Amino acid sequence: MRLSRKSDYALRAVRHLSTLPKGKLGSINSVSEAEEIPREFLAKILKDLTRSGILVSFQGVTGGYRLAKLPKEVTFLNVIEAIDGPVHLNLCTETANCSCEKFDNCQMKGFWEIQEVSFKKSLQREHFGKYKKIKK
Amino acid sequence: MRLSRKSDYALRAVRHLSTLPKGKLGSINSVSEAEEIPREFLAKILKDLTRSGILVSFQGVTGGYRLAKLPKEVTFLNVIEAIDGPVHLNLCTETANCSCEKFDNCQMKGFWEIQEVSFKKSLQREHFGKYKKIKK
DNA sequence: TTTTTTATGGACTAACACAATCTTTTTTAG
DNA sequence: CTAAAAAAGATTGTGTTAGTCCATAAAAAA
Repeated sequence: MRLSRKSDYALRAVRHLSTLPKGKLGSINSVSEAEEIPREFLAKILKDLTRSGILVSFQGVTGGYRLAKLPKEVTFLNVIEAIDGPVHLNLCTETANCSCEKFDNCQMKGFWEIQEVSFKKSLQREHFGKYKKIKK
Repeated sequence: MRLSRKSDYALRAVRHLSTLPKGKLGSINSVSEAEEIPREFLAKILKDLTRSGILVSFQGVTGGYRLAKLPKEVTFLNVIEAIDGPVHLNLCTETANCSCEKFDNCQMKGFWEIQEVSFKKSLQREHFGKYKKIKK
């Protein structure tokens, strides 16, 4: 029932990038040190975020990463689902052939569906526009 | 980010017991068959629920389990925390020494705390008084 | 052109949690 | 005494998590 460490790192990395001055890139090394995230693990995370279109990467000596959109256009849900896949609070909201389907009237599935929608809405409302930019 | 199967089984087992006629006990075998939960696994779950005071057990030939309280007094949160321990949506709401503490002003911790309180409230509101009793 | 600094890609692994299973013991009604 | 039930605990299989390692590619700088 807990967010993966990988997604938590991803959120922290994106927040970090969102506070950099416009146009400035963050490298794996700089983000890793600033946010205390294991370097190689972070490399994987940033690659995933790039593949899913949340970040843009630049190779070479002056390379690094920046957000692909405005900070306020990137949400927690975007980042979490890019890393861990679709958010589901229970197996029964995730698979067609769950135990709920076998019984005529599983009265618990509805509860989980409502919670899930509500939680995902909160994650979708939370974006990276609110973090203060680093000056210079 | 998903409820454990063990907790899901526990909720289903408690719901099953909550629908039995007053005074009637449910055995591991009967609940296991009715809810399609692996017998030995269920045995462990019902034992845990008994230890935490949600169920009452009776040994011997006519033994079995029943709720320790009225169905409406047992909540989803009670059952889930009895099985999986305290509900936390993120490591940083769970441990004192999380990454959030190291930085002056971790602006993400607050978000997770609010979500967690809200989710736990929903789990606490959901109880077993709403399921129809089996006649006879 | 060579070196240096960066990302990319993929294989690999250690540890842990999850989902059971197996076996033995205890209880108690008939 | 026997049968049917719970209690208790050891063990196991499997998958996920949380990384690590290493080789390759790109691109700017020297």
